[in-house]
Amino acid sequence: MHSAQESASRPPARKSFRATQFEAREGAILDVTNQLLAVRGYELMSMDDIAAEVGIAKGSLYKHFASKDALAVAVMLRLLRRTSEALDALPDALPAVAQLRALLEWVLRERLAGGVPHLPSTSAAVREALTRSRDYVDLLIAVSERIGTLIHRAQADGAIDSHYREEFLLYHFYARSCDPTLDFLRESGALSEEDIVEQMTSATFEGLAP
Amino acid sequence: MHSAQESASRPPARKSFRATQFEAREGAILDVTNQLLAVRGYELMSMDDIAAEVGIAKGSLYKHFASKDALAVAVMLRLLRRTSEALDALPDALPAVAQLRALLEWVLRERLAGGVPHLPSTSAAVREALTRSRDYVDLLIAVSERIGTLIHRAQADGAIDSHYREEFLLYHFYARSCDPTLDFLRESGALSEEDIVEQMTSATFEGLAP
DNA sequence: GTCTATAGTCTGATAGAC
DNA sequence: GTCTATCAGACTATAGAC
Repeated sequence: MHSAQESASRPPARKSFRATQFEAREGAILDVTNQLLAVRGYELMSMDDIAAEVGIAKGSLYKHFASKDALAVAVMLRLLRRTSEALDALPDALPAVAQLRALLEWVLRERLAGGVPHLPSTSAAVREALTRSRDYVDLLIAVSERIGTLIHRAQADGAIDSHYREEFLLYHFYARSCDPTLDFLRESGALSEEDIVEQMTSATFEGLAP
Repeated sequence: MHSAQESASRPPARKSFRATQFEAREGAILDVTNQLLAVRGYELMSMDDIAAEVGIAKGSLYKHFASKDALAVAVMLRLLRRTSEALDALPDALPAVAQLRALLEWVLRERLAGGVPHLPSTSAAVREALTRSRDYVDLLIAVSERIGTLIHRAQADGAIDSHYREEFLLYHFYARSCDPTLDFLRESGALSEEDIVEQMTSATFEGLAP
């Protein structure tokens, strides 16, 4: 389907007004879907809801995305692209473990700002659609390799205990970025957003023991 | 097949054969629902599937449970009851932190044996049904209080860092018991079940740092 | 608007507990 | 032999993808 990516920069008005509108609408659709996906989950999010929330006709939705699956994949792909960019932006000078910590903090802040967690929280349908998306799988592999490298370096540095298996650490790291503790704490209102991020990253890297 | 509740001992045949059959069937329904819930999630699990898998007519399903909601709640309630019993079975002599660790290990092993995670993984519908269930909410509060007490004691003992807020620790503990890392690792096959439990609990209590 | 999926209901037939 | 629970499955109603 049509590009979901960089609606960003606008060089000397190369695009028609129509095309700009089209892209802006696509961005709005992705934003709304992201929000609904985060709040209600895939199965309980209807295409009618999305159209209504964006303020467009349902038919227009299908001009942008061929199916509900494709729309969900586009949202998850956008998130993964942003994550990959955040990974690019990490200062190389930082020790590997500090880079991992910074990445986790970035992801948690994204979620606090209303983003979906990386994993299709629960939906078998979305998971399946993602694994069928070439773009998604390729980028996921690339990102995983880079995180794997950081993990490896952190272990070599002695900053992560080497009794942990690499497979475990990678999955653990993904799971931390999707941890529902964040949602519970946000809903309970007991901690500030800063405290949520601090306690969650601290528990991940230092554990609960003093 | 493991009996759900106590189909076990048969004192002087107090129950009619019919009643016994009825209870056995109810256990089978709960087992099947538990499994489908774990594998496909609430929205993608249909009542027809359940009936077919149990090997009974759909109408009979409704003799046992008034609705799909009620069935899901029954499964989650049974799990919570078992968890409460596991909590009862913890040796009082053990330090609080060791009891928490043992409970987490118990929950993870239950999941490895095919159980649903405690949180209605993703479904807003199930979560809502649970909060409407008096039995569930009451037991959840009771269990949470007991876990809260253990956490408090562990902090007093100096076994859990006291800079962590109690709200955080309780939610964190629940989230660990539902952690998707377990599913990833089981699917990948890279670690044995024992190793999965060990690495996950170790990461929770000692963290990643050596 | 069309079409499929599925929750939930109802019925007549039948097996098997009592 | 009676009676009742269960069966198969048709059926209704509704939601939601497209």
